[in-house]
Amino acid sequence: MSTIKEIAKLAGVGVGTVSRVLNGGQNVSQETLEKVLEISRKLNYKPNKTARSLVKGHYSQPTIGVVFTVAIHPFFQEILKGIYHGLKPSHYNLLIFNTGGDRSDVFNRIPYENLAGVLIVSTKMTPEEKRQLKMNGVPFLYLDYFEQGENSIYLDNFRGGGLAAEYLLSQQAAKIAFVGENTRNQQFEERYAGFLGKLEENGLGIVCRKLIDIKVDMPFDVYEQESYLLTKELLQEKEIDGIFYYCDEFAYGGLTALRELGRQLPIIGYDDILPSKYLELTTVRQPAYQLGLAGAETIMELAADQSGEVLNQCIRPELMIRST
Amino acid sequence: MSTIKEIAKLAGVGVGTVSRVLNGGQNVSQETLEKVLEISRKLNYKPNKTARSLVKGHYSQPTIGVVFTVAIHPFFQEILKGIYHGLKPSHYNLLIFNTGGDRSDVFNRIPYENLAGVLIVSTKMTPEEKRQLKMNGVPFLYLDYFEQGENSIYLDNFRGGGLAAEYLLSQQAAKIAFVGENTRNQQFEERYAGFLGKLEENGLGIVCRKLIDIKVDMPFDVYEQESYLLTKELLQEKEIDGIFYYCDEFAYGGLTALRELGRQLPIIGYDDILPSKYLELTTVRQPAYQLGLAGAETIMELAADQSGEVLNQCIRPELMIRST
DNA sequence: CTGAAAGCGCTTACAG
DNA sequence: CTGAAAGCGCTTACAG
Repeated sequence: MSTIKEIAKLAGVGVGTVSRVLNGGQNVSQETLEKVLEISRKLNYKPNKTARSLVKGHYSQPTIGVVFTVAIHPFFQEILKGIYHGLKPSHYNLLIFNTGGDRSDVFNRIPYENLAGVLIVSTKMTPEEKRQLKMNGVPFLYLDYFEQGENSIYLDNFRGGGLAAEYLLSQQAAKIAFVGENTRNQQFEERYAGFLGKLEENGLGIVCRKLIDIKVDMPFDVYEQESYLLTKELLQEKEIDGIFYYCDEFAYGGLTALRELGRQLPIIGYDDILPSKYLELTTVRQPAYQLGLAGAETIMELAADQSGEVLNQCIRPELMIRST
Repeated sequence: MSTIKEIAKLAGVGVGTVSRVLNGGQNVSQETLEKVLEISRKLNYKPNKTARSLVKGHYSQPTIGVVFTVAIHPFFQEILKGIYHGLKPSHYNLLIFNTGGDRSDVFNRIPYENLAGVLIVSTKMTPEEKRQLKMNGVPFLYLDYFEQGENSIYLDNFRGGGLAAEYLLSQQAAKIAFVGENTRNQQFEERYAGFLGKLEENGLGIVCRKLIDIKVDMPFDVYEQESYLLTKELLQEKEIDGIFYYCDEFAYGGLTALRELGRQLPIIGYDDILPSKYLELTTVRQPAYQLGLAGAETIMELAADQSGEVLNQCIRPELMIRST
């Protein structure tokens, strides 16, 4: 990065003059103006906004960062809305990061973004990532993820899986299938364990299990389509009288398959994103908005006072019985 | 705002010592540590991150701000997703503002946030707001709003309204109603004019018009419910054979009313937000994602080179014929 | 029109 | 353990 000083030296003028040129060129001769402009262009000069705001006294508001791992899904949008509303009454700014494929790209710069705090959504940080934040005094809080010894607000996925099982059982289902994804994260493990556990309590198990390959940033529709195909496969292969879909969009595909096959059996999704209400899908509601809201409030506390006590909060999902 | 210097003076120590205390307290006697800490607490000292990053050389990435006026609606979320993806390949950060009720609150601080550029979504800026940005050299771009002489990417609402009319006409509707909102913004005026214009071309007009009171940050469901009630009213008052809803959520309420009344007539919404596909709602699709994407790319250009040429782009809506 | 200087608020060797 | 000083990159009176 070139500075005003280098330009000044090359142009043979003082830094004050360079500054004047760069700020509109008042009180500068045409000749020096052109010379300075040319050199700064040649050096590809970019003014340092940090230095500028220090002298101007134009400080930006303190900022809370939010890190998501995948492109914006309705579930995350709902969390974001909650965070947004939680932060709104305060003076905090909201900065959004999305790791997408390459997470180091994001995590490497976060410690240097001068954040007052950061919310990490649905993903585990590596020890190195945590160390970086701690070293720079940036408090963080997990959302939708639990880790021993760290601040977190998480959803009770075990319980959620249990609720799904209870619902299917209440509908007299006994030959139950599961349509999920092939990623092994905390949310999946817990939800699956809770579901299976409840079935086993009742002397049952999962008759058939289909997993969808998840790729980062795949559009919504693709999963729905995949699930549609798997559901058809499922129903052709086995005798099934109830299906638990790992998330609502999978259930949407299932709904289409069921309709096409003229089959009627209880199914349940997970999340309760916007379309589910309209499709009358029975599902396990994750209070995403509430999660975001609580997250915003908690990270503000952490930003204000790093007393060091670890904060944990568990939010329980809720069964939404509709007509599937 | 108190500074390290004041603390130093009050504590009777040098600024370097204060700095050491505030950064973990290495190499400081217990006594001075406590003294400094107490004073800084008393003054409610907050370190100036700008100064800190200047000396540390920890600069945050350049940032693009986005200003929305209302709490996050699916339409805006889709725009945001587009902006997000457009910015992703670059190094730009994304900062979100929502004016909510009090816009001056947001606009007053935006010029001082050291933004590389700002996207203003669906609202007109006052001359003073524009002046503030221009004075601080912050380029801006309207999204979903057109203003002569300013950079903007806008949606062709006139054309969209026309498409809605054409659809209803194609369904042989002749006694047409309109359910809208009682705000008078550019989007409304254009859309309405386009709709009415097309009807008049065919020797028709609007038989009945109902407007819903919009309040900032009202939840989604409320509008749906309002529209449900108005639709019932409408159908009881007049003979109607086609309805244009100003936006999809109004149409959802209409759909419910129609179903309850056992009526079958062509209706069309506007936006094509996520649930519309599932409800099989015919609607005018606003390419929100595309708008956001183009917005991100354009604001980056503006941030890189303020040549001064005004950029304008018009995005056309698209008729999505489904089963209503 | 121009340069030297002071200063924004902080950190960090350095000498004591 | 501590203070004085230099410096981060810029802006802005001030004197010429």
